[in-house]
Amino acid sequence: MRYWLMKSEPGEYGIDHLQRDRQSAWFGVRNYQARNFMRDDMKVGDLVLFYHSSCPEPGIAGICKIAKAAAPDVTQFDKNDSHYDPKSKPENPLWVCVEVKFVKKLHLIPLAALRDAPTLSEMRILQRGNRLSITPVSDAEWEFITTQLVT
DNA sequence: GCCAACGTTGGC
DNA sequence: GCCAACGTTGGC
Repeated sequence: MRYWLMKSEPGEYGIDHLQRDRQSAWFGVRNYQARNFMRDDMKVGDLVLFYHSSCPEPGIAGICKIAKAAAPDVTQFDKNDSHYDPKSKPENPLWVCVEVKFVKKLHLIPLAALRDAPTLSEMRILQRGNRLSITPVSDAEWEFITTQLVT
């Protein structure tokens, strides 16, 4: 079992939406590295830190788990969807998405709190210029965050 | 709104 | 294959 961090803008789809829906497809990833993590490495049951980005209070807002393995992302074929990709053909889909299931909401762990923890200094999300929306989280990072930073 | 950093595109 | 130009991300 592996651990992950997935970013979403709460104005678009935040932890409250997932709590309401219980389970949701992770639509809209259009980055090859992030896609490959979903397609090649994510397994049902993997646990995920749900991160809020591009918002007044960026940080870890909750925990979810992978509920369904990667499958073609239907939004890539929908001309009316903002994630439409004319390069992708139904017979050879370019983009996939997993489904995630709500586990719990956390008191927000602010980005600043992550930065303050020496244990997390190597964490991908904290590296300069990192923009990847899906990143692996090490066992040690997960352990520290879920035992030391939750309140 | 600014801007640093990164990914993608496309001409050569 | 190189690399400049462009678009996007995301914290501040």
